[in-house]
Parts: sequence; structure tokens; C-alpha cells
Amino acid sequence: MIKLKYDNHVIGGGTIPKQTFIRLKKEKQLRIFDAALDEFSNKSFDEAKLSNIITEAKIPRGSFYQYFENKLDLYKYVFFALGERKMEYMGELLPNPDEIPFLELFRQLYEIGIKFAIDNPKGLRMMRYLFSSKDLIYKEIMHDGLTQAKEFYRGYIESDKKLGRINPDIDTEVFTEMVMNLINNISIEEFSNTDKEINYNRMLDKFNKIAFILEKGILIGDK
Amino acid sequence: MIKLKYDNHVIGGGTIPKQTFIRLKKEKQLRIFDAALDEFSNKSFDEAKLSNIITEAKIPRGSFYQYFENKLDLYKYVFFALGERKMEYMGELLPNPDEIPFLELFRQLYEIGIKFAIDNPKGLRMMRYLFSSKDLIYKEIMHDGLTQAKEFYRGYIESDKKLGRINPDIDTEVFTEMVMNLINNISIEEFSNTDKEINYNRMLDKFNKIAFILEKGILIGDK
DNA sequence: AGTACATATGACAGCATTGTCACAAATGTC
DNA sequence: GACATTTGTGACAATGCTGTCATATGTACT
Repeated sequence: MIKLKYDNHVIGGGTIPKQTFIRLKKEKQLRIFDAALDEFSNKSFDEAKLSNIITEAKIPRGSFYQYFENKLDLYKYVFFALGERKMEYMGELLPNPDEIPFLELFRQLYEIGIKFAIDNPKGLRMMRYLFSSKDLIYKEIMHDGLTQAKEFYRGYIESDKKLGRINPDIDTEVFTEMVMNLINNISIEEFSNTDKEINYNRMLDKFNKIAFILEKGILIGDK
Repeated sequence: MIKLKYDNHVIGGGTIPKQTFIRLKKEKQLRIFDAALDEFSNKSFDEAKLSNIITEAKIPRGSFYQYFENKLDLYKYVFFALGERKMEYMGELLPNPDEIPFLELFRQLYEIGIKFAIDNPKGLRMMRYLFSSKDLIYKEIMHDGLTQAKEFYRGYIESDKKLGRINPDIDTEVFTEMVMNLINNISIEEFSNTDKEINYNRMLDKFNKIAFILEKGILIGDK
């Protein structure tokens, strides 16, 4: 289900899966990936047990350590593989700020996010744990991505201010954070519940309701 | 620093600290509480080690198990003790929905929250971990509180709609969630960073910027 | 001072888990 | 088909943790 394009991504100076893993048959790679995602999407990094993963993937313990340095390495691998996968969904979308208002761009990004999430619900659940970790993992994995995204949005928002589409009195920084948090929370809520079936329309509907508030505010009529 | 008013709170059918703990000198209780809070505010529940706590509190391992059933019990105790402490800050504030618009009420609650958090920064940090757990701890501890809060806010928002203070077209449920998430995230951001000094004015300022967007929206002028 | 009950104490059993290692099997190379 | 290299394998060492327990110490009451 996940196509492993990731192969040998360099993070923080280290090569991530060992060469041995890369040379493995894709089928076996996938078995390991799936087993790992399964575990990491149900447990925090500490709670996740390597034993479960190797049992599920049907590989011996010794083999695992020929593929990855340790549990953290595997975790990073899964995380970045998901990231690459998501990038594929983004595809064509590289909009010009002048042509599209920020919230519309954002809606489009969000739609892509939903589609990705529906295809990869476990990936979303894995994120959920990531947001809390604060230590090691969070710093290494999330921080850069988030600050990058923030910069990206900030550009659009400021552009919209100049074009008279957004009230220049609003605080760009704060608005950016708001929007990122809100988006996060829709997704996390929707995907944290394993039972509830994921619903594209429900999520989009929620997005629109949030966008409505962000655009017009809660006060009544003219102001 | 924390006054332990908690004594023997019943949760989910069980009495929480053992009688032995309650009979302890307050000074010793505090030592344990402080050590536990210290640990729980820096680590997730799993990462937190009892050994660190008892070493820090200077009590033998055996004694600990005469005070609490286990680590989870201690965790709950600390959590609810903090809750009681926060209640004291709420004090007089029991506003009548007719007299005060929702966002103003919310601002007041938030101010109280800041004051509490400034006095108890570790408590806030402990929360941060709680939000991710999803399992056991989250379900037992957070869930009820959050749904209660949601109900509380919902009432005010709907009241404001009837009074013509809030646009009835906005979705109450979604707005409630938005507001709760946003608040959470201000606090968590502010307190997750151990280094950064906590700043009352900065937090209030951020709140106001968020409230501004929520009230008026980001679009320009008349709409 | 003697008896009963409450509390203190730290060594340790029991358990879970990670990462290692010596050896086996497979695969490639000439 | 012999040798070299890569991969497979699972028992196990090493670690680290929680919760227990037998025994010591303290306290209250008579």
C-alpha cells in the first residue's frame, strides 16, 4: 500500500536504513514497514515494542539489527517514508500567491491532507504521538518541518495583506499559528479514534466552518 | 509551594493515596509531591521513573509503596492535586451568561489560567504529556474534564447567540473546539520551553490577538 | 515494660526489553 | 566447487525497571 521510495535518506548526518535493508526484496521491506507503522500508530515511541514489530513482520531479531541501527532509526525511517508519500499527493499544487487567497490555498492543502490521511490513517495516528514527545524525537523530526511550514504560510498571509485581501491589523505570526493548530487538531481528532470511520465530507465541512469563523469572525453584521 | 488539600480523592471507584500517606507529615507529603511533579513534568508517564522520584524525595522504595499503590496512583494524585489547586484560583468567578459576552468570560478564565500557570509551570508541562497518551491515562483523567468544559462553553456560546452577541450562523460545536484548542496551544507553547521565561503580558497579548481574529475575522472592512 | 499496631527500609525477585554475538545459510565470484 | 562476502538466526547477556517482602524500628496505649 505504501510505496517505498524513501531509500537511504540522510538525516542529521547519518544514513538511515542500513544498506542491507535497501537491498532487501521490496516485499520484505514492506512487511517491516507495515508492521512498524502498525505499532507506532498505536503506541508512543517508548510504548512501542520492537518485539511486536519483528513478530508481526516475521523477521528474526538479529535480522532487524542488520537493517536498522535501532528502534529510533526505524521510527525515523517510517516517518520520512510517510513524508515522501505525502509529497506525491501534493504533486502539481504550487500556486502563485497572487492568484489565490490564502484561505483558499489552505483549503486546497487541507483537502490533499485529507486524501492522504484517508489512504494512510495509521500515519496520522503516528503523528499524534509525535506532537507530545518534546524530547529527542520531536526535536529531530518535527521541528524543522513545522518552522518551514510556518514560513511558507507567513509569506502567503503577508502577500494577501498587501493585496488587500486580509486585514493588515491581524497579527501574521498569531494567525499562522492559529491556522496550523486548528488544522492539526481537526486531523488528530478525526484520526485518533480508531473506531470512527474517516469521512472526507465531514472533515471538509469542519474545515469550512472554521474558515467561515476565521474569515468573518463571530460578531454579528457590520463592524 | 503547592498546598495539598487533596487528601483522599475518589476516582473511578478507588481511593487514591493510601491512608498512610495522608497521615504523613505535610512536609514529607510535599517532598514526594514536588519530586513527582518534577519528574512528571519532564517525562511522559512511561519515561518517568519511580527511582528518580524516590531518590529526589529521599524516601525508600518500600515506603513509597505504603503511600501509593503504584506509579499510576501517584500520577493521578499529582494531577488531581493540581486540579484542586487551580480551583482555588477560580474562586469568585462564577459569571452569569447574561452579564458578560462569551469571549470576555473566556478572557477572564484565561487570565486565571495564566496566573495559575505562572505559579505552577511544572503542572502545565505535565499536561503537555497527558494530551498525547490516548490510552489509559488520558481516558481516565482528561476525558471527563474536557467534555465537561465543552458543555460549559457551549452553554455560554448559545446564550450569546440568543442575545444577538454572536452570529447564529457560526457552528457552536466547531467554535467551542476551536477556542479550546487555541487556548491549549498558547499555554503549551509558552510552557513547554523550560528555558524561556514565562511572561504574563506576552500571553495575554497573544490571547487578545487571537480574540481579535475570532471576533472580527481576517477579511477587510464591511462584509 | 509489654503488647499491638503502624511505619520504615533496602535487598531482591520477577519481568520486560533492547541490542549482541557466534554460528549457519545463502549468494556471489573466479 | 572452493573461497569470500553478505545475510539469516535465535539464544542470551546486559540493562533497567517495578513492586514485594522479611525484618527493623517507632508509637500508642495499658
